[in-house]
Amino acid sequence: MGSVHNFVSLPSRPQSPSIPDTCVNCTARSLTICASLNPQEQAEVAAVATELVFKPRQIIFHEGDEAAFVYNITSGSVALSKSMADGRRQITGFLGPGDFLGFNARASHSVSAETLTDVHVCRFPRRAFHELLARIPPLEHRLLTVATTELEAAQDQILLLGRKTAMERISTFLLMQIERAKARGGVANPLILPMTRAEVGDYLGLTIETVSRCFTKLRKSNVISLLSADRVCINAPEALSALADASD
Amino acid sequence: MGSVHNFVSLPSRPQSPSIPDTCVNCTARSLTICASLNPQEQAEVAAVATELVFKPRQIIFHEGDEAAFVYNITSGSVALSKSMADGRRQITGFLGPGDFLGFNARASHSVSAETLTDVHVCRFPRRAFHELLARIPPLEHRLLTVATTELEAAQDQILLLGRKTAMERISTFLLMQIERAKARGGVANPLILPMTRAEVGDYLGLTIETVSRCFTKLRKSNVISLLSADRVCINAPEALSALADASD
DNA sequence: GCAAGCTGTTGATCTTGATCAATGTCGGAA
DNA sequence: TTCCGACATTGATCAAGATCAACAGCTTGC
Repeated sequence: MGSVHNFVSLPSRPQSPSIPDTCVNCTARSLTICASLNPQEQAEVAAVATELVFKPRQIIFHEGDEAAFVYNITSGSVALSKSMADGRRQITGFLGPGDFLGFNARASHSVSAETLTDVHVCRFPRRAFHELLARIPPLEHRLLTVATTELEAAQDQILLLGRKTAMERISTFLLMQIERAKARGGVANPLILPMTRAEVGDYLGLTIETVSRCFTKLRKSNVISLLSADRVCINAPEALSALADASD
Repeated sequence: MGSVHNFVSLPSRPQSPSIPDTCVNCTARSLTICASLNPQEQAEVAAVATELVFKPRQIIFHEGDEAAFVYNITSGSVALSKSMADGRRQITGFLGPGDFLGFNARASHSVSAETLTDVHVCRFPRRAFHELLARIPPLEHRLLTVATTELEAAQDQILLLGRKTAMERISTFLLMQIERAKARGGVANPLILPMTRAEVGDYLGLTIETVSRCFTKLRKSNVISLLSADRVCINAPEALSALADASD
């Protein structure tokens, strides 16, 4: 993956190792934990990182697996899920570039992580990562902000699953995907959905059929158009907001 | 609330202020963030804290309010909730002694907090608390662990709301309450529920009637007995586990 | 080209839990 | 004590969404 050093380290400053090419070229750099670190700290983090590539529909780790690594997504989409003994599945979140993955309080993963697309990640050994956290306060600070933000998103999802109707869930979901695309600087219209109907259903606590029927209803009322199953034109975002319930 | 100093500070060590009586006598001390701090740090934290007392059914803060303070519960129970415009409500969690409250990434509260019982809290101005976080790494570390643990609990709740049946939800809930009572060193049998059926319903995404019917069914099958509406004897915890689905 | 296999859509029917409606129970106040 | 009001329970009915079933539209491989 290219040379590790792209300039000569000064022997008198061994505490300033260089930042690898893969980091310098990292397209997600401004989104990841690296954004909150100075060059010295970035180098320390990079020193324990391994870059990995996954194909679509690959398992990064399983629920219950020993949490030996933590990951940072640099490109692509990942679904987190929990399953029950009889096969019922709940997707707890869709992640993308910059998102953190596999950081647990316990020693085992509480969810499974599966790729939806081609995915690039930075992988850190858990032990080494925790040492970095202890040594680099801005890293811990950033992670606390990330965890708190995710907790707020989880509370929104809990409201959605506990109290919203199927149409409200689908509308909320589409709005969420639009916001996400915008936040990443991507195209929000047409919206590209990297997940299948089954995955949308498993995320929203609905069946494939109900998801499909809601899409059809939105299409027939001209709120959206479907260029294909995974390419959605948003014709009336304000109608979506109303359907999602503009309560909070 | 009593004298602030219970011994004479040494003028030569102004960096070691004393710990107030209210902290020394705090019954939740081993459960709170204080447990991870040394005396010097505890004193720093105590210096910006205010002790507050609430009666049952009082609002500590509302969803959307400016997040001017963060709180740590020292005794009693609190419900966190989100509401929709038409009044539908979802309780996102029940908190107790040692739990943290109102710590947000954003400037406004993402949930409302209402007391279920008499409640004592330590309140910290948000600004001062963030300064403490920056100055005391173990505090930030502890908070990261707390946030990560809560995130895992939220994922369990998301699975429950998205995929479990009413009976599975109630069984899971009872098991959860048993674990919580045990973790706090309290009595797990009979289990004391500080919340009403309506609140259980709003937590589990069910109606009052469905909650009541499930309790009745569990009682008629001798899995539980009801000493009163809020005092539950657990006769067959293993049956509860089976009903909750022993998947994960 | 054509069959096989996905994924998605649509329709018919069924079931779980919501809704509507009494009724029961308990605790506090007069 | 009795009354009142809040909370809980129980029953009857309803409807949203699940389930079961068929089929359409594509891609893929032969």
